[in-house]
Amino acid sequence: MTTRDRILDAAEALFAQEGYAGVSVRQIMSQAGADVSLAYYHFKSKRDLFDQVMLRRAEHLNDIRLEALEAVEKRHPDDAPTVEEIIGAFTNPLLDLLASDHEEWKHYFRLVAQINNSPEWGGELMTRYFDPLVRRFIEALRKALPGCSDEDLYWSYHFLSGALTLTFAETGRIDNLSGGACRSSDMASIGERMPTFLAAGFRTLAACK
Amino acid sequence: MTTRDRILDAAEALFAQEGYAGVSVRQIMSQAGADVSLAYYHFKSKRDLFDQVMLRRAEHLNDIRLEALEAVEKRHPDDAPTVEEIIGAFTNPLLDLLASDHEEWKHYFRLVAQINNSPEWGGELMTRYFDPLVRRFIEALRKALPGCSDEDLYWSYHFLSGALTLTFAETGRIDNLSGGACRSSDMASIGERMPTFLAAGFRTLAACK
DNA sequence: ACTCGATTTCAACGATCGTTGAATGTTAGT
DNA sequence: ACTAACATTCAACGATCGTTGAAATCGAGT
Repeated sequence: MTTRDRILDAAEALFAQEGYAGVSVRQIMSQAGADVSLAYYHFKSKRDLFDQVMLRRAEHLNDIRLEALEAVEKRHPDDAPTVEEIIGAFTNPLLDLLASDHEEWKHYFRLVAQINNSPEWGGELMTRYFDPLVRRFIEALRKALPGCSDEDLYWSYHFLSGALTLTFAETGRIDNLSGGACRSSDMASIGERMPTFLAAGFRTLAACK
Repeated sequence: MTTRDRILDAAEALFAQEGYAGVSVRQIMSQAGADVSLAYYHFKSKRDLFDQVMLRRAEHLNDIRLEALEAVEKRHPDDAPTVEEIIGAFTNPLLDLLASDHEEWKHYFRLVAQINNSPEWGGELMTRYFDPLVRRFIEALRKALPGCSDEDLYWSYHFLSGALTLTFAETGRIDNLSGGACRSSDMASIGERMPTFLAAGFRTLAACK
């Protein structure tokens, strides 16, 4: 693995754990096993390093989510897919990435959760990295929910986004709250419940005139 | 207003914007208009200052949410309140606090959103400050959803928590995504949609055996 | 063997970090 | 007027921050 990738991995893991400002370039380079100044040979600045961390996986994630959506649509040549199927195409790729226990993607999802909820970066960064794909999904949902208003669609997606990012952040909160009955890392439980829960919200809001 | 409160206000606003590590004690004291060392006269450390910021409003928030829940239950002396009513008792107090345009509560909700999604603090701090009240709400929801399993209840609340904190973080993301059709600060739109959306999720998951 | 560009090491810069101790000012009770 | 507790100011500590320039090392092509 190239040095640049080792730096990106270390930065990803540390940013995910402590946030952008909570991590120093020296910590990152120490974990990457390289000299401090190499960070500035491979990247323009700490902020540029952060941007590259975000960008690296965003493209792949957008690709496989789009594939999943197109596969679902191909199974419905005449009618529209169900809301559950569309939401499943949005969430299942995340479950698949975590099921093949790649620790790296876990770090990335934790990072995205913090970005999404940050007033400083949430608005701009999520828009930059994910909005083209999100708009594609919203168009698919619009077809599955004829007559649903724009406002209801966007707000429903917003609720979905909050539930999704918190769930994949795996903060351990549900473990504490439930006294161990539920586990943050239990992807099977999430996959069974999240699309069902969210699709019901979409449908009920769309039907509510 | 006492100096201690001015420090807490400044810390709250800055922590909410840039996160704990992104703000220095000097910045806080500069915004509070007081000397740096006064932070260490009124608080033990930066971390203690942060804890006091969190604690200050948590108690009041828990109080008014409990009041709202008890008021709803009092209106149903025989049967159980509906899921929508219970969730409304959880979310409406936030809307009320923001409607009386107290900028301070906006900062606080932004801060809570970041904490909730932080793997470092989300698990422990949310548990410490909010779980007694949350458990009270979950018991109310259990009565309104007879036969619902513990797992479904906890996961449903977890999805609610993610949607709620992101929505009240007002990051401006939905403004960008919707091209201005929806506004983060539009509390009326949120109040109309959030309890409906989330209650539908709870019900559908509970009915799904 | 020599060269040239890509990569890595080493040492350091000024700035800012969280925190502290000692001195000073303020206020209320005697 | 004296005191004692509270509140604030000033100056500074060692540590760490993001960043940089120059020198050393490496590897492929001639």
